[in-house]
Amino acid sequence: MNFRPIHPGFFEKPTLELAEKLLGQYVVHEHPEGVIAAKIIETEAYMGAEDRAAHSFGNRKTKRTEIMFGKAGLVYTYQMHTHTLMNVVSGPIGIPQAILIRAGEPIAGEDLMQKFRGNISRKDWSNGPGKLAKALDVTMNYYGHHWSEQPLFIAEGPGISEVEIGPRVGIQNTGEAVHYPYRFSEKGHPMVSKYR
DNA sequence: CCTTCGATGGGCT
DNA sequence: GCCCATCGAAGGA
Repeated sequence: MNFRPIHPGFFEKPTLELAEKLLGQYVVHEHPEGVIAAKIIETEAYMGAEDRAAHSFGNRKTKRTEIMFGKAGLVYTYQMHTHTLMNVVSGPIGIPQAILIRAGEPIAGEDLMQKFRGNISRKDWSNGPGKLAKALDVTMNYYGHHWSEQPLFIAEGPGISEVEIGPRVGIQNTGEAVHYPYRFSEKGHPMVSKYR
């Protein structure tokens, strides 16, 4: 399959709209060993200064979060325990919002995805943010890269049938933010992550 | 199917 | 020294 990076203007949308429109697009990694691609089926929006669950809550700017203040479409990777998580920076420059890519469906390079994920069943290759990054072999080296440029980019995909919207998962000690409807997924897809 | 729990390392105060 | 935007194994039903 032949994938082309989406145009940079795609990322210049209100963050909640972009989070929804990323569903059904492809994440593509032109890896030295071959092309790996997954269809995005789950995202979460982090709304910056007013969102207690966001790393940039209160406009906190550190070496880790500074990329969130940059232009839409930049890659924000960060480490959670032993895992890498992939985000799309969103919103105008100076507004530190981002979208976490939480799950994907294998589309291309499945031999490599299996190699990077080890000896587990296909349905568990990329049904979580850390798993997806590992299946694509995306590392912290891509911090600050842009999602419209090779070798790691978003490509236009087929879209999804129906969207489901609900509260984000895995966050805690964030008060009301726990209930915000900032999680978007393809309704009924078997590889949407199942965390509480 | 479900829930619980330990490993784990970087970021931040 | 504490806090996680996680994962996978283990154990129960």
